[in-house]
Amino acid sequence: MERVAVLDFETTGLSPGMGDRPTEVAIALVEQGRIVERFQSLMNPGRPIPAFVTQLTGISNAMVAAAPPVAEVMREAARFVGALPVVAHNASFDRKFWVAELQRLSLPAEASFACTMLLSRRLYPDCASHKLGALIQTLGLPQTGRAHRAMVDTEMAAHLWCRIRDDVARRWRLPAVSHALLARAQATPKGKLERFFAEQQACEA
DNA sequence: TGCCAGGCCCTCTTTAGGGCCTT
Repeated sequence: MERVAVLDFETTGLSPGMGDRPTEVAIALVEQGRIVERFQSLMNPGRPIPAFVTQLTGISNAMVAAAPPVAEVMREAARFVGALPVVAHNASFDRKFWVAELQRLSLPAEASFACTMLLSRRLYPDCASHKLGALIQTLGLPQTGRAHRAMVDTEMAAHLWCRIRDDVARRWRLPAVSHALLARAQATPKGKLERFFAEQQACEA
């Protein structure tokens, strides 16, 4: 059974290109529909956290002051993920921080990212909101704690990922729904999803 | 000086604009 790494960053802002850095990362390794290993750490971003971000995440300058530097935590995070495919909610956001930080360390950042937000927009178009917390509530998945802390959001994204895999497997009667398949599905034009999985079903038959 | 993300997706679109989503 395939193992994937679900991850979430808390950061000082929205853009590494504008100098923003991570303040916390959480990673959950998911296999056979359950979390089998976890990694979580605060980190010192070396720049101030804006007050409104502290209000959003609960992560303060005082909390990260005693934390290890970003470089140290990201080396550990990269080791923990290894060559696994990655999953995140709005993965383009987490991916740009992942790539920016690993490039700073001259480490390879070639992981394939699947996005639970893009997949949810295709699979659950009737949901009023595709924010992580809203999807968890709408789909009746477990709420694991205070949103906008890395491990809580990671665990919610992990539950959502498992739900998406199950729903795709059931709806299109596919015996195996891989990360690679869903990474292709998330890039399929929204109106073409039925056809994409129907073709996949025909290949499996 | 003042401003500053960026990718996806929809529509009153495609020679564009604006909402969603992440911190």
